[in-house]
Amino acid sequence: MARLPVYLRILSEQAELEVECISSDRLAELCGANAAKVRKDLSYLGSYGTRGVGYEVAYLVYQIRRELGLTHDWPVVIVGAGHLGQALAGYGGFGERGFPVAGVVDIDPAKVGSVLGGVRVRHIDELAQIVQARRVNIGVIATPTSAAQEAAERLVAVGVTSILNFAPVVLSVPRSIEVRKVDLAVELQILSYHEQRKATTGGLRSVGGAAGQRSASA
Amino acid sequence: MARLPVYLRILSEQAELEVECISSDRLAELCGANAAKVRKDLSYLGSYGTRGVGYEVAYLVYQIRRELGLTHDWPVVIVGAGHLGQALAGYGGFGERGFPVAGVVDIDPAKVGSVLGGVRVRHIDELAQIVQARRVNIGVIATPTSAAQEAAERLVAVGVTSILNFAPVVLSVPRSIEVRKVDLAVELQILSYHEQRKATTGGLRSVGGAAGQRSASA
DNA sequence: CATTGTGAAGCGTTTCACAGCC
DNA sequence: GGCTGTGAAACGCTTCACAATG
Repeated sequence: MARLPVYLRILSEQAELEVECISSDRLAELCGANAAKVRKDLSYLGSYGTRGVGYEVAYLVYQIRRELGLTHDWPVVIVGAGHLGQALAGYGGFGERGFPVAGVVDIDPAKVGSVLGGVRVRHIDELAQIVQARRVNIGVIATPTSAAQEAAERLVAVGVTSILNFAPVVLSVPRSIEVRKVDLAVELQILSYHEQRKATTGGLRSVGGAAGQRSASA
Repeated sequence: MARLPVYLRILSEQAELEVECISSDRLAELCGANAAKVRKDLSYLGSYGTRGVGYEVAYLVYQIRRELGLTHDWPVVIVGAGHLGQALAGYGGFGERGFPVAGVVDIDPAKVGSVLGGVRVRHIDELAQIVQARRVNIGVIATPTSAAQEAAERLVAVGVTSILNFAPVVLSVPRSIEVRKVDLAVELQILSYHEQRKATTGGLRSVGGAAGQRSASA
């Protein structure tokens, strides 16, 4: 059900455009997918569309948010105040979408105290305090590869149960911890694979409309 | 075959540790997967392991790099010099892994000229020149959502054929263009989904070893 | 005899097709 | 008439199991 977030975003956009009702066909088009798939996904929510009409946007948004647990904010803590950590903290897109940055921590005393994206960097020893005070469940690892495992262990130790990992390593954590990994270099390598194929297989380029956008999630 | 990059990273690490030979079992363990899957994947490369022994690390690295088109660098151009663009440009992990940043462009004249991560920000009108001069095939979109479609069109217009998109929109581009999307909020929403399930289904927490790390790619 | 390479079974996901409903 | 909801078919990926082999 990794597609629910995508539906949610599109439906939210439609809601702002004051679209009240949407068909599976239209929704599929907007997210570059297939109508049948959309209907299957939504029916899995025990959803309520009206035959011959479509789905009520507002109600769907509500249902999906509920299913995704987005009825309240989920504060996150970012470990690592390097370039990536700074960017994530300053990104803004997190807070808007229900994931306010409760804190940024780093192990390097030289980085502590600087302010980025409105958040002051604190020492990693304050991690436990931040997590407890703000009831943080989600940690983001934006450290260098070599520090990622230790960061994960510290997060787990203070009670974080979900981790978004930007370091290119497989973390070793208890099974109860949910880990998702984003490896930017892997994404580029997949693109390079396709570039290389274009170069070697030569010819038969297809040119067409939109639709079909590979993305994350498994 | 989105797992090849992962194998590559692990094999490269092993090579640095001067491991000359590795079994599918060990490799599977290191990337949190299953031995049979690893063998299937590698056999698809027309691979050469030795029965009873394992795979020669150096040779595998060579083969995978070849398959992924990593025999030479792929310079990339970043569109958007906001927080995310800055972070990506300064990240360093790109260049090291064969994707040097050929340029960063922005539409805002105020941002042009500033230097980040050793790269000077240039105006988007210089995009064509950068792409031609450095033979760039891959573009990275790090603009706000509202500007992403235009960025994509400009990239396509100047000859870029692969796009890594960080903006949460489905881009409309010719089918010949390979697009991959990374949506950070989606990743967090998937984590929140699991958090919410932990909260509601209550109980039966399993605690165990490592293994099993959801990641990107489809 | 440890480990690869692979046919075949298993399983989850996608797509089709159409009955059911508004 | 148009669109949803859903069984059933098709597909692809994962896992099993074992013969082949250095």
